[in-house]
Amino acid sequence: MEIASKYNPRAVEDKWYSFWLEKKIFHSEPDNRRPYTVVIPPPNVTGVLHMGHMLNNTIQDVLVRRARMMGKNACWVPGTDHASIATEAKVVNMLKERGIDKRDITRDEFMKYAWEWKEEHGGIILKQLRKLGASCDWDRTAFTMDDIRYESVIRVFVDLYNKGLIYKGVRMVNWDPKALTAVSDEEVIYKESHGKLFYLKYFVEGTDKYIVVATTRPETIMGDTAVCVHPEDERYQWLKGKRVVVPGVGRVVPIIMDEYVDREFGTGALKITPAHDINDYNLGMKYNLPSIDIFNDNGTLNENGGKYAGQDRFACRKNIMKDLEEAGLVEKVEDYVNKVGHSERTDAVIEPKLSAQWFMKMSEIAKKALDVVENNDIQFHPEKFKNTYRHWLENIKDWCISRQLWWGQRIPAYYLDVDGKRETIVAATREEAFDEVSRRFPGAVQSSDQLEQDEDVLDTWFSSWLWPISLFDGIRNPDNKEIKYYYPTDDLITAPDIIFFWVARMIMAGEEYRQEVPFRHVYFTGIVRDKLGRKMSKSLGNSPDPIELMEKYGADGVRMGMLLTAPAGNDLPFDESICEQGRNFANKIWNALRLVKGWEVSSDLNQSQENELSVQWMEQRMACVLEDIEKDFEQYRLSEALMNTYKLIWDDFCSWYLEMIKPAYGSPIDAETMNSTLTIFERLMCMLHPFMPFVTEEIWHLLRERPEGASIMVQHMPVSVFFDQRMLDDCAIAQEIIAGVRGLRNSKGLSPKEQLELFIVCGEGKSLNKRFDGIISKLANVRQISYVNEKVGGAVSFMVGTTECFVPMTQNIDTEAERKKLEDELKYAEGFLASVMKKLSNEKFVNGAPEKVVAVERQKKADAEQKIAALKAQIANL
RNA sequence: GAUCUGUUAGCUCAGUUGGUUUAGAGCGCUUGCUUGACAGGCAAGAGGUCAACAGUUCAAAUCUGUUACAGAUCACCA
Repeated sequence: MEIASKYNPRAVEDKWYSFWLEKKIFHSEPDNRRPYTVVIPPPNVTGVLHMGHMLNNTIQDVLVRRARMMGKNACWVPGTDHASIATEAKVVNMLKERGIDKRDITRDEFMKYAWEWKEEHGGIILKQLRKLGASCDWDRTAFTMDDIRYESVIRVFVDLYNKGLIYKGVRMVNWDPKALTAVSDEEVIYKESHGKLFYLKYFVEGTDKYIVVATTRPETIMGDTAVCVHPEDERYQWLKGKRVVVPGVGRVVPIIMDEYVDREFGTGALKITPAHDINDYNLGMKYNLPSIDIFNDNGTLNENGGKYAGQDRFACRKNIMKDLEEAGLVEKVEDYVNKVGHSERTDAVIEPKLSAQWFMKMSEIAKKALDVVENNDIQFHPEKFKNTYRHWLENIKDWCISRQLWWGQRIPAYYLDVDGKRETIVAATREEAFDEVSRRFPGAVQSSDQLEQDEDVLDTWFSSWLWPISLFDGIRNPDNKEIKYYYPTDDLITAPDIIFFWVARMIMAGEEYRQEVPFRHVYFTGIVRDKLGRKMSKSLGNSPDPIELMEKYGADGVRMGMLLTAPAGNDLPFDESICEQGRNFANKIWNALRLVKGWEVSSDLNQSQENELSVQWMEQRMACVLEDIEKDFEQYRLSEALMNTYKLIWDDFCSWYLEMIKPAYGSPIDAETMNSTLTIFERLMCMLHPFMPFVTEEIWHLLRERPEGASIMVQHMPVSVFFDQRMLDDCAIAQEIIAGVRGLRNSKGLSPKEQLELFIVCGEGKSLNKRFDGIISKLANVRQISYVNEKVGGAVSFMVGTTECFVPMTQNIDTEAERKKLEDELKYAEGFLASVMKKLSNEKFVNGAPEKVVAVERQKKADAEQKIAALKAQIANL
């Protein structure tokens, strides 16, 4: 059989992915097997694949494929998120390019454009995931705004409203002046910003005395309705009961005194703008101050801004300072660094704004969500994220769930005026709302059309928090077969930055609607960074294109590269070169296949003892490593599991096993060894398959004839069995002897082809297991192994443990170099003995430590002494 | 500012309830190999007073405390 010397992933990967799709191997239906369920963290519907997705989805695929091979009914549900703010912004931009202003079109028209946009640009990312090999059940692909999910959200809203957990109220919220919507506390990112601290003079009414107030936002003085100082601040006692003039504005406002003020900061005097700062708002409520809103929704000043009306808030800041400066109302300006809230989505500076919004009460539901994590019903990997989680839940505030957007689930609240009073009806549909109106206010409206629906939509996270339930239609049909079978899901794989947005809220929804956790384990991935440790981002241009990477290194190569360096919760410093290791590994396996398939098989040949032993040893090694790998998976240590698999295949299988059984050039191999080798190879491919699905499927098919439609994907994952540690230990000694001989060749410049002789000193009463001798001869290219009682002259030596080995040299031996080497070894051994003796001569140790430990130390001492004696004798011999 | 988590070889990380040769892996590095599967390879090497200091213990990378540095989360300081 002719097989190319290099593995070519491209053709292979497309071929097998189509095959898997065609055979519907990813599809899952409830049956009597145990389910294993994962729901994808839905990416933005119009997003494109980036390295974070690659990492996240590779991990999910590894877990899902493994579960499937372990005999579970694996179901990985894909889908996308409508991402209201981001998508709406994209649609608005698209319209703008076409010369259409959102304000000029109706809501229905806008939605039509938005759906078109979604159909055209949506779901690219899901296509890209197929390149990666993601074994999602594509038949189940969902969208947070499709009918089932939309209706689920609406029902939940109505239900929570009826339970009194959702309310509408006027509150100070975080306003995004670019997206023109309120956002939740979690969507505000505080960034350090270098600004100025302005010291402004507020003259006491009718006098030439003034008080200096420090502010970072002079443009808000138009909204000032008081100045506040600390009641015990001696500097300002004279101001008690006085009134001051807001500089440049002329408004006269009272001095109030409250302990809220920090006397150390600035001048110890604070201007109060109740409409534009949460703290000022609170003080305003406390002292019954008027609240003057000076901003339009887009961050420009409104008519209350006087001459600055219409200006942008930052332009106004400059202009107003210029004017105040000219009027002599500025005492000084200092550089100042503070944290300014930015919108997570648009990066606009957030404006605190008083407005009517919908909120969800969090305190009770938060407690339940905390409990299930605290008592480990849900386990976090790594566990440290429990702290973050706890802290957030213990300090949680009500969730602002309304958004002033169109793209999203429209809030099912309907308004009508009854006897001059505004009434609110919350119902799943307009018809239901009408029914309720007819019941409560007979004759108030004649038809459902007359009801006015709330203009706002719900926060995107108000739909994704239901994801593990709504995917199986568990909100609308809570007793359906699917939700009962697949829920709760098993593992959630996500990035830690959405622990509050998503993870915590899904746990809440699970408690509220299933009385059960939504998943058992949460695996937090790290952040993919570039070599310099920077976060990958579009604007920095430091993010490689995943599709190009996969074309260059193969999906398997990229998968392996990412997994190897990414233990749970650790950031991944990504460098393209780590994919090379994955690509090289695929190639290595490929060449092992070439070797094995290149052998001529003879059915007449009996299996040699060496081959039989080699097969047995390899089987023991696999059993031993399998045990480690199973432990790794139990603890979600995926990179360790992969590394263990990698070493098993590369070192144990390729470097040792295949060399042990490799027939001499031109000679055939016996059928039994060949058969065992193929079986071992197959099992190794099964073990590797979850990590590298494509190359393993390809090789699995090339190893043996397979029935039509067969796939490695549904083979049984090998499981650990009892193994013979003694055999592994014996072989390890043989391997050391082989390495010793190879080392000698290396240092003496001897060709591997030159046959040598090996003498092993088998001292008094020492029994050495000789079963690996044949293998030693073969791999070390040793003509003959002799066991002797005495040292051998005219030979160089090395030690394996306490055993001395000699290799006679025909050419002259460099005595000085030999002596140096032995003396170094001796020095080390003596140093070692000294450290052992230090312990053993300590009476407290001998008496205090457990017997077992003391016995080990005694053994160490005996071994070291023996070694020292042997080395001394060798040196003397030279 | 508060809380949490780290600090082990050039890089990325293991190191299980303190005790199995004075610490391990992968990559990288060095030195040999135009070896009949593979140079995307083979073989052999070098490389660490486990951040610092103090303490507990017969015994500390491992437990305690202090310090330094890094990261994460949170916070109303105008």
